[in-house]
Amino acid sequence: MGVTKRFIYTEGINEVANIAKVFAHPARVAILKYISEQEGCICNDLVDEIGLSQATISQHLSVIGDAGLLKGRFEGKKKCYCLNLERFEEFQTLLNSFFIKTTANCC
Amino acid sequence: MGVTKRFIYTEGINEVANIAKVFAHPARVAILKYISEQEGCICNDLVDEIGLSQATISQHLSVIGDAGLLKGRFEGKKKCYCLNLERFEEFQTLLNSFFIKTTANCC
DNA sequence: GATTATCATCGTAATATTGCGATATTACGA
DNA sequence: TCGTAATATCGCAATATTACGATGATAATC
Repeated sequence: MGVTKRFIYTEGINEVANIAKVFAHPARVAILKYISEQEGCICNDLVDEIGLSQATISQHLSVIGDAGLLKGRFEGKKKCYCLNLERFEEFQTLLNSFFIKTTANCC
Repeated sequence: MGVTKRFIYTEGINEVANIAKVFAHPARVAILKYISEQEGCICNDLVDEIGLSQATISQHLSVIGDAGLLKGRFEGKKKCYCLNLERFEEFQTLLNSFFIKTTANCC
């Protein structure tokens, strides 16, 4: 075993889980935080900022990117990463619509 | 390797990651959704509702519980689980305070 | 063209997670 | 007290994730 049985859940549920997974690792949270705090574009200051290897940072960036949370483009040999705010807000909306309208019914 | 290096991040960043991890599996999202939609208390209808074994559901419940997102108490031999709304809202606040005040600066 | 800087990808070792059957544990009712 | 229902925990197999060094690819610089 060890495989998540995605097929037994609705699409909405899987989507929440998938986006949450992006934030489920502190390196990715740190990357997003750092990127969003910067003026202008940021490249691999991330490797210095966070204490991980370039390969590892790049790997995390691709996870974040695959979820649609990044906009990036090359500026010469450097790459510029920015937060995709629309997608980020979409995630917040999704989470909110899943839970915030509910109230605890007991206990 | 393979160990997340939590010690290199701030407490706040680790906290975001830890709570996000709860939502990072569809079974846990489904459990929370189901619990919050129910009138009154819910026990292990979850095993029938979601298609996982009792052992697996119980395991996921303890992950959710460890994060503080559940209130539970026994009613005879059945256990009643409810969403801990305060803790849930705390998570939302945390996420929001991390990101929503930021704007994309480029791209 | 060679060198260097920047970033992505591959391969791999270490560790974590998922899922389940088997086995406790606890509370109830007969 | 015995049997049963509900839940938790243990132990394991399968898979996923994390981290990094090595290697590639690309673009600026010499």
